[in-house]
Amino acid sequence: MSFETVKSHQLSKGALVILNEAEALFAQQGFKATSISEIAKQVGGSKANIYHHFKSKEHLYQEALKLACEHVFKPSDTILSNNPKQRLKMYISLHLKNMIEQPNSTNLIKRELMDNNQIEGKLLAKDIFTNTFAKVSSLIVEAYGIKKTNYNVASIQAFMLIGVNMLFFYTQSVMKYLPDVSSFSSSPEMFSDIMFDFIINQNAVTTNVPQGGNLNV
Amino acid sequence: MSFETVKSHQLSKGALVILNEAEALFAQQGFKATSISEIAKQVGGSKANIYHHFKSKEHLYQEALKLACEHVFKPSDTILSNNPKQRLKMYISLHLKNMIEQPNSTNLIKRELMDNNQIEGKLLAKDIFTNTFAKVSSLIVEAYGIKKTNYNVASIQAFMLIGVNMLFFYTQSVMKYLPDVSSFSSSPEMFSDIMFDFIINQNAVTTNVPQGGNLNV
DNA sequence: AGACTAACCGAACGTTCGGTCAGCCTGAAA
DNA sequence: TTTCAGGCTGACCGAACGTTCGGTTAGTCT
Repeated sequence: MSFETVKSHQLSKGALVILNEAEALFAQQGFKATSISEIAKQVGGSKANIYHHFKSKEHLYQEALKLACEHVFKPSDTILSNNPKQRLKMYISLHLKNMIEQPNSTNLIKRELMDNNQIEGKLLAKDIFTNTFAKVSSLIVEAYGIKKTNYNVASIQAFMLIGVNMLFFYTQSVMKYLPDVSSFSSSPEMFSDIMFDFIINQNAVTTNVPQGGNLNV
Repeated sequence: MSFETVKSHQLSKGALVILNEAEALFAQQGFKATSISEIAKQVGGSKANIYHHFKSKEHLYQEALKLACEHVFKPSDTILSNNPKQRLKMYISLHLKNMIEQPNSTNLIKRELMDNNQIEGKLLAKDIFTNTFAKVSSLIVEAYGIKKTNYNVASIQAFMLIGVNMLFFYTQSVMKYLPDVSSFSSSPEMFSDIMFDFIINQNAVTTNVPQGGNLNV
């Protein structure tokens, strides 16, 4: 099952309000640290009403996670350009843009990806990560050739492209204290562009990357 | 105040045991999600005794954070080589090595850096991050020249070097599912070396990838 | 031997947790 | 006009939370 198959069966208006507030609070504080009372207060309703719409705290959390996945990953799948190189660049840009515009959703997924404890929506998050990785990898190969010897390079580049986007998002709050890099913290497009050239275009010049065998341990 | 000034005033043996278990649990679960009872059980002692050694949960957390900082960052400051390029490479390698060998400490600092909520030991974590960044930046400039036009590049490179190390650590658990990159998850030295060449030597025609023991301290 | 103390414990404190329950309100179907 | 399902609520529960208290050791100084 991929994240595209995730469907939230129709929800009432009240339930959606609860879900959105829950997503935000879970994202900011984590599962255990967020209480139902807190969510209820944020919504402006009662605890009991939350249990009217969702059968448990864990169920509410799972639904919030699904919502987050839709928020972050749906937009990236609507790319128009026919030029493969442009398509790759747009995908990466859009990926970062989505993260920034949906910070709560992104943070919630981050917790699933990086935390050790959490509940097992973890599989969903892993699924998302590997899907995104596969997509970027294939876009790179499509755009810059499919030479067998270069495939590993494409994978490394894919990892770095996605990783750098994540890194930007996750260190945004601290980046502004770093000289020469601080200016990026407020202009993700520029950051994305520079990193893209850094990672993708270097390959045109050098040929130094590991060939095949070294990588398989 | 920099992280080097952090001193844990002498602690009794019992207090140290508590502190280590607390560090592990706070790192794995976060502040709010970790209970004093849980720590006490892990230690094999009583809740009350924890309060004998530490005046509050928050105080215990602060002390655990200090300990984590010492674990992760002290070793990196003992680098011998006189060759600037080697010194840079060793610093980065050691940085990753420390993270991996002290996962609890690293995770605790990660939470301070990336989470939005937490208590205000946050300043300490920011301090650490900017310090490390400054050190790497200056090492790059020292090793690869101080051309004015190149300074921004050095900063970007520093950000990426540190960032990629963090990325490796934080995505280790999920990396093993990614084709062509999966082999890295069990060999951080190789990952570190390849990324280093990728980021630093990008404009040179470098020759090769790691042979073996580059990590020697 | 007696005074003092750090280390430790069980029990209890007030509060908040996730979750339940009986019932009120409202609007549309009958 | 009555019926009735669904959105919603306050009151409530046992359990777990952080913290405090009174009291017991074991050891050290005088």
